[in-house]
Amino acid sequence: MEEQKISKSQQKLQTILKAAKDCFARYGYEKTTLDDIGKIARLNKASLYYYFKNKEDIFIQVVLSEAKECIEKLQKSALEAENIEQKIAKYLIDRMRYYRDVLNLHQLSVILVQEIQPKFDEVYQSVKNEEITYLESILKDGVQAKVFQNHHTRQIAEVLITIADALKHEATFRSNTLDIASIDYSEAESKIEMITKLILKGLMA
Amino acid sequence: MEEQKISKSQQKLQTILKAAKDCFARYGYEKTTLDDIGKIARLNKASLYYYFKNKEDIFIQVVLSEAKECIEKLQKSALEAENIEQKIAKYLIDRMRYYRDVLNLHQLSVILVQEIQPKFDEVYQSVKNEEITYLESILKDGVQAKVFQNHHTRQIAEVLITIADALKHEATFRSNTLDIASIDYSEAESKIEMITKLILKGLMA
Amino acid sequence: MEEQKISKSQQKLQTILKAAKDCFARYGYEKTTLDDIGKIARLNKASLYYYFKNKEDIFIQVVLSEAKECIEKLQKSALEAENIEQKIAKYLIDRMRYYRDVLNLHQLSVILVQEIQPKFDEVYQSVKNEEITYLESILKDGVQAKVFQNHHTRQIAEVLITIADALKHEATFRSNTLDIASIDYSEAESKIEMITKLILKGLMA
Amino acid sequence: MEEQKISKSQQKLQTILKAAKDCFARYGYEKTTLDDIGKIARLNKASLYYYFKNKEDIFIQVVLSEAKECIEKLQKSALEAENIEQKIAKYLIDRMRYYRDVLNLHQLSVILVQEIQPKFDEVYQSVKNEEITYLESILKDGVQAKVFQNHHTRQIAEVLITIADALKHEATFRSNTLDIASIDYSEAESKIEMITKLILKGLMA
DNA sequence: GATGAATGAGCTTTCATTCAT
DNA sequence: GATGAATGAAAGCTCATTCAT
Repeated sequence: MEEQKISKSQQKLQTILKAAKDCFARYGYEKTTLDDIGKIARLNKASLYYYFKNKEDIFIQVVLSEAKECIEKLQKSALEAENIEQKIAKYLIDRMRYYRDVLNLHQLSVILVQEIQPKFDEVYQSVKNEEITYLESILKDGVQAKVFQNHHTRQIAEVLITIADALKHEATFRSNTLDIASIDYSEAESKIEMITKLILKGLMA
Repeated sequence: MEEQKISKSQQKLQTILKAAKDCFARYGYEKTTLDDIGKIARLNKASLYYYFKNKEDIFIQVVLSEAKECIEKLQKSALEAENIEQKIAKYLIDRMRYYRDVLNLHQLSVILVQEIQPKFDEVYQSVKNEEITYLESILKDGVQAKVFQNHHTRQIAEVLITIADALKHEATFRSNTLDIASIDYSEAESKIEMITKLILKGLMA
Repeated sequence: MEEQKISKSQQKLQTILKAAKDCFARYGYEKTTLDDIGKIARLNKASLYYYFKNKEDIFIQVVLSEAKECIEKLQKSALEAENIEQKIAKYLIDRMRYYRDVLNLHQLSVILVQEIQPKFDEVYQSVKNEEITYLESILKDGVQAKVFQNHHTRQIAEVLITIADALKHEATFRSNTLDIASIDYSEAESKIEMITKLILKGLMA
Repeated sequence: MEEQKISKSQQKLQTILKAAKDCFARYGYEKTTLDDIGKIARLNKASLYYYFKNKEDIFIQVVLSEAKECIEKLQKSALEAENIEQKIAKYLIDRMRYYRDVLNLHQLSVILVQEIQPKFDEVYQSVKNEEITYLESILKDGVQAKVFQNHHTRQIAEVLITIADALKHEATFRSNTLDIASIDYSEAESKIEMITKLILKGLMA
C-alpha cells in the first residue's frame, strides 16, 4: 500500500519530467511556461511546486535523466574501441560533446548556464559516481590483462573525470565568446586525448 | 554637411545593430530585452523605435547583416573547389549549413522561426539577388571555358537557389522534430549534390 | 461549501464587471486602464487576467451584461404597442437605437468597433436567442388570436432579427462618415418599419 | 511680401486645423496621434508645436473654429422664431445642445473636459462677444418695435449668456453621472425657457 | 496532494513632448 | 519655420511564484 503510493507519486513525477522534456525541446527553456508543462502533465501549474522547487529545478532533473540515459549509451559505444587508452579517450571526448549539445539543444545562454551550474553539480554527484565506476572498470580490465599494475584504479578514474570536467569548464567559461553554440571545444578535446595518452603511458611505465 | 548627417544617422543605426548582435548572441532572442540593447547603444529603449519597427525587425536586420558578411566568405571559399560542379554544390551546401547554424546560434524555436520567416524572406531579396549573380558568374565561366554552351546562365542560377531554398525549407518544416538543433539536413545536402550534378551533366550534354 | 466557493468566484467576477462598467462610462474605453479597474475592484492589475482574457474581453462582457438588462426593458416596453406589427417594429427599432447609443456612450471609434465586432458577435449568441424567443412569442400570440395562421414562428422570428441586424450593420459600416456619433440610422429605421409591415401583411394574406 | 508670408503661415495653420478636425472626428481625441495629424497636414509632428502649444491647444482651436461656423447657423435659424422671447430661448437652448453634441462627438470624458474647460473659456471670449452682440441686436429690435423700453440691451444680453452658460455648466458638472453622453440637459433647457420668459416679461412690464 | 486565486516584476510598445540644428 | 532625434511616462500583457484551503 505504502509502496504503491510512492510508486504513484514517482509515476506523476515521471509524467511531469516527460512533459517538461518535450516542452523544453520544442520551445527552449525561456519560452516554455509552467502552464505548458502543467497542461501536458494534466496537472495544475501550482501543483508542479509540490514535486519541484522551481522551473530551474525541473530543468535540471530533465537534463539529469536525459544524461543518465545517454551516458550509458556512450559507455557501451566506447567499449568498442581498440585499446584501453582509446576507450577512455573516446568516452571522455564523447561525453564532453554530449554536454555541449544538450545545453545547446535547450537553447540556454551562457549566463543561465553559469547560474544553473552550481545546483547542477550538486545534483550531478550520482551520475558522476557511476561514470567513475565505469572508468574504473576499464582500468581494472587493464590491470587484469597485465597491461599495467597500478591498483589505484578508483583514484585514477576520479582524476580522469575531474580533468575532463575541468577542461570542459575552462572551454565553456574562459571562452572569449559568450555564446554556447560557437564555443570551440576542439582544443579541449585534443588536450583530453593527450592527457589520457600520457597517463596511460605513465601507468605502463 | 548633409552627407555627414546621413552618415551620423547611419552610424547610430550600425551602433544599434552591433549592440543587438552582441546581446542576441549572448542571451538569445527571448532573453534579450530592448533595455539591454539600448543600454549598450547608449540610447533610450524608446529611441530604438525610431530606427526599427520592433524587436523582431531589429533581429531580422542583425541576421541580414551577418548573412551578407558570411555569404561573401562562403562564396570566396567555394571558388577554390576543383570544378564548376563542385563549386556550385559546395556553395549551396555551405549556405544551408550557415542558415541552420545562425538560427541555432540565436536560440530561436521552430515556432518563432515560422513567425519570422515571411518578413525575413521579404527583406532577404537583396542578398538573394547577390547570390544569384554569384552563381551566374560561375556558370558564365563555364560558358567562357566552353565547358557547355547554354547561355541562360541567369535563369539557371535562379533555379539553383530556388531548389536549394526549397530543400532547406522542406528539411526545416517537414521535419518531425520541432527542435531546430536536431533537424537533420544531411538528406537535403545529398539531394542538392545530386541535383547540381544532374543539371551540370544536362548542360554539358 | 462548494457552492459558496463558486459564488465567491462569481462574486469577484461581478465586482470586476461593475468596476469596469463604471470606468468605461466615466473615461471611455481608451482612457480606462486596467489599473483603474483593478484599483476599484481591489485587485491587482494582473489578477484581472485570471478572470478575463484581455481588456477587450472585459469590455465585451460589460456591454453584454448591460445589453441583457436593457433588452428586457425594451421588450416590456414594446409589448405595450397597439398591435403585433407595431410591437415588432417598435422593438426592432428600439434595439437598434440602443446599440447605437451604447457604442457612442463608451466612446468607441468606428475603427475599434470593427475590430471588436467579430468577438462580440460570437459572445452575443445567448442574447440573440433570447431575442428570437421574444419575437416568437409575439408571433405565437398572433397565431393564437387567429390574426394569421403561419406556424413557422421561430423561423420568422429568426429572419426578423437577421434583417434588423443586417440593416444596422449596413448603416454602421457603409456609412460614408467614420464617426459613430454622426451615423444616420433613420433610413435603417424606416426600412425596418416597412419590412415588418410587409412580412405581417404577407402572413395575414 | 510681409502680408503674403502671414497669409502663407495662416494657410498652414488652417491646413493643420482641417487635418486635426478630420482626425478627431474619425478616431476621437484620445486615439488621434500627432503623427496622424502631421501626416495629413504634410508636416512633421514636431512642426505642429510651432503653430500650437500642445495637443490640447489644437483641439481647442478645432472646436472653436467649428463653433464659430455653427453658432452662425444657429443664430440665423433662431431669427425665424415668432417673437423675441422665442428667438432668444431657441438660440440659448440650441447652443447648449450644440456644445453637448460637439463634446460627445469628439468622445471626451468629463474628466478631460474639466481640464480643458479653463483654457477653452479663455480662448472663447471672441465668440462669446459675438454671441452677446447677436442677442443684443434681437433685444434692440424689441426696443425699436416698442415691445419694451429698457435700453440696457448689452447688459441684458450678457446676463442671458452668463445664465445659459451657468446652467450648462451646472448640468455638466453637478450631474451625478460622470459620463458626458448620458447627461440630461432637459432640466437646464426648461430652466432657460422659463428664465427667458421671466426676463422678457420683466422688460415688458 | 492538488488547486483556485493572487501578485510583483518585467517585458514590448506607444506617444506627447522637447531640443539642437 | 521645419525636422531628425531623443526620451519619460505609462499602457497592456505574461509569467514564475506563493499561499490558503
